[in-house]
Amino acid sequence: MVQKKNIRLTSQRNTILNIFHKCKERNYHPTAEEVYEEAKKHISNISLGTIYRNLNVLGDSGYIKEIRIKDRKSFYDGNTDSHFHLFCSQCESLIDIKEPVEVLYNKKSFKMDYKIEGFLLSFFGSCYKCKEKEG
Amino acid sequence: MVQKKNIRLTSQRNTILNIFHKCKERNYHPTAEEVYEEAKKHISNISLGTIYRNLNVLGDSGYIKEIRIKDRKSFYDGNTDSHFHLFCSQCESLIDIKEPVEVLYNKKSFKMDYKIEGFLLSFFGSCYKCKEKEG
DNA sequence: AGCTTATTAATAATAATTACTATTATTAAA
DNA sequence: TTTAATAATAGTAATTATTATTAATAAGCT
Repeated sequence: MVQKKNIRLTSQRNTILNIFHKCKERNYHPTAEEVYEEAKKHISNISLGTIYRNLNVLGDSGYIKEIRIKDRKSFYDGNTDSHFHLFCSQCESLIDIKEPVEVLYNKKSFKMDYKIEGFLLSFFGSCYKCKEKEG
Repeated sequence: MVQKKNIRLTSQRNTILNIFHKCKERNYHPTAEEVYEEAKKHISNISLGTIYRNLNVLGDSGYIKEIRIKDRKSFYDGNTDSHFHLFCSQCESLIDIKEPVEVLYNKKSFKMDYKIEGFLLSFFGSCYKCKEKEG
């Protein structure tokens, strides 16, 4: 029998969760490095490896979402509700899009504060081959 | 005056374009490494750096699109028309989604061959702050 | 053909992320 | 409340995808 690893509530993990709680309020999407810098204010000798490990753990548990857009580094989002993002090509920040998906249909209503140049929609799940296999 | 750099048609560049032509027909989204392996069949001593440089050049020119989903490596897509992708969490491949965007509204019509577990919609452009600045 | 310069192969460097390891801390059980 | 088991951590080394460097080569004018 596969024993499920139980997840312990450590001060490091708690600190990271609190950071995401604040970021969620502000619709901010920090990078791993930014989470690290913020966490150091509370636990001065916290390790960057701890940040990464927990970002993955929290991601797997559904607490946060990883968003990979450009360049090499990921953003992380404490808001796991379905919503959209705009990656600004000038300041290279990631902001939330509040408008509903109808904007994709009606271009007029999509003429908003932002300037949209393109988009990328990706689904996650299983392809037909793998869905077949698992039955 | 800024002199626009003219893009030369080299055998390397031609080879890469041909690879993407084939991949586009098959709706396949190669990684840089895969483009490299395929290109080596035609130019045995082609350099991986050449692949990366040209993936960027071709991306900037609008010939291909970079798709960054999971892990660290990017997929590249020779089909630059607006369309969607499914990243299979089991075989870790990227496949095209043919269904139109209505699927986002009507969950019933979205019960297809795939098993969808989540999605990520990202726009590219300028945020309100940067749009203000540029006037 | 000759000139200019973009492009290349080869390789080194960079940067984000992961792996490793000895030590510490948390949880569950006695 | 000790104890035992093991998950998590700090510190550090290793990995991996991608980019930068550079001397040599080759496109594409004129």
